[in-house]
Amino acid sequence: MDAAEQVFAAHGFEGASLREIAARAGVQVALVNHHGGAKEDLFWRVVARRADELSAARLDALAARKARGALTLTAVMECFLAPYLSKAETGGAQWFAYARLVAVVSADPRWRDLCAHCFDPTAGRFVAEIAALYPTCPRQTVSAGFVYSVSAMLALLTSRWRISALGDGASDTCEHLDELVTFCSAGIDAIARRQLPPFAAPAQPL
Amino acid sequence: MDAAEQVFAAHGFEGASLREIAARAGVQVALVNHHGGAKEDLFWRVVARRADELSAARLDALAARKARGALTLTAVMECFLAPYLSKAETGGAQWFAYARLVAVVSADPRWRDLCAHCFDPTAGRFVAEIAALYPTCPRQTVSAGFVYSVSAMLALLTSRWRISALGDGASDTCEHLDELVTFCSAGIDAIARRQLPPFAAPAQPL
DNA sequence: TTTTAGATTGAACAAACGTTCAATATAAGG
DNA sequence: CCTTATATTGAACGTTTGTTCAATCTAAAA
Repeated sequence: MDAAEQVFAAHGFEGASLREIAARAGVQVALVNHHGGAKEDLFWRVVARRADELSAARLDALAARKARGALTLTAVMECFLAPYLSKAETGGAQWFAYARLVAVVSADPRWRDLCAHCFDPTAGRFVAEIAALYPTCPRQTVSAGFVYSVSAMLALLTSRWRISALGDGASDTCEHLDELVTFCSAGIDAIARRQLPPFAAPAQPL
Repeated sequence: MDAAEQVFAAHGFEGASLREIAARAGVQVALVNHHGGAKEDLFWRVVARRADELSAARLDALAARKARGALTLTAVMECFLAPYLSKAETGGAQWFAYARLVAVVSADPRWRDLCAHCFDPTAGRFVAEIAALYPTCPRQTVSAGFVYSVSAMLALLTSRWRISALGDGASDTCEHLDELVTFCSAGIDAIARRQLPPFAAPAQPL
């Protein structure tokens, strides 16, 4: 499983071969099929394996924040983004690979069902939480802002080299967390307030 | 070339087969190799083919806006985002496929060099333009905000189904342009102003 | 100790892959 | 018309792919 996680994350589904997975695990090819079933089943299993833990971390963070008082948009976004980024950074090589794998899954429409099964319930929960902060804003707009935010989050794992290339130095994931939260919160807030009649714009803080 | 564009965009590099490309083009497999060279060369060629036109459209839009007066962040972002989204929406099936292909290329670190060759020069130009609007802001921060924005833009082509799934209805790309520009501009502005001493925060409009 | 279920192996399978090559069709240049 | 370069074909090449199967090893249950 760990080996499959690494290889799938590095090469994607089509690019990964059962033989490379087997070699990394130090076993025979047939054993991979015996434990993981068909290649597609194995992929599902690998993705689903840590999905619950990730979702739980996100929902726990949300519950903890909620217990500490009224939520703000920034707080909601941090509850969603922080577990992913911190596990990717400090959770060891396996969680780092899994984080990359999540990016692979999210980008390919082929894994629509897998996404819907593993991640959308929690995502929907967060969207609802944000929508509650902007009662007059269409749900579709909140949803769009959230998808933009998720995409930006994934970019931090797939395109950090590009930030360095366009900027002027290397970068550390953890240092980017606050930055990303700020970026996403400001973006969502802006599109949620957009075109609302001025008198209807809520004056709540971010 | 058109056939390769479609197939690469739909299945990615590894998932695409020369035989499917040949079948879609209505020719023999060997002909694909004869005209496109090795598979990787063909991929490069297909991606590079429209890169110049896309870059030109972006830079033209930027120059036109510049001629009309001082730039704002919103204007710069719109010059970068609008050509991509409008070509994807109204440029026919081939441009739509190419837009998806750009998303494939941008996500996979395997195409780092291809990205650096085809897209980074123009991207760097826009980053510089934004950095000029925030003189006190570290280049690295602007670069990060820009990469987040590009990622959100690509999400509009790869994950629009997800916006619908988390929201409450279908969505049209063109209607999302203003929304995306607002999202990205507000996000970049927020992280650029972040942690600046209050007296140093420039009061320019978005 | 014997039995039994599962883990693991090695070898094989057919299919699909990218690539190559000699042969043929096509169309422009002399 | 003939020549020549290119476009295109059909078939084959050697790999690698995912998958299967009977055989062997391992360890717990009876």
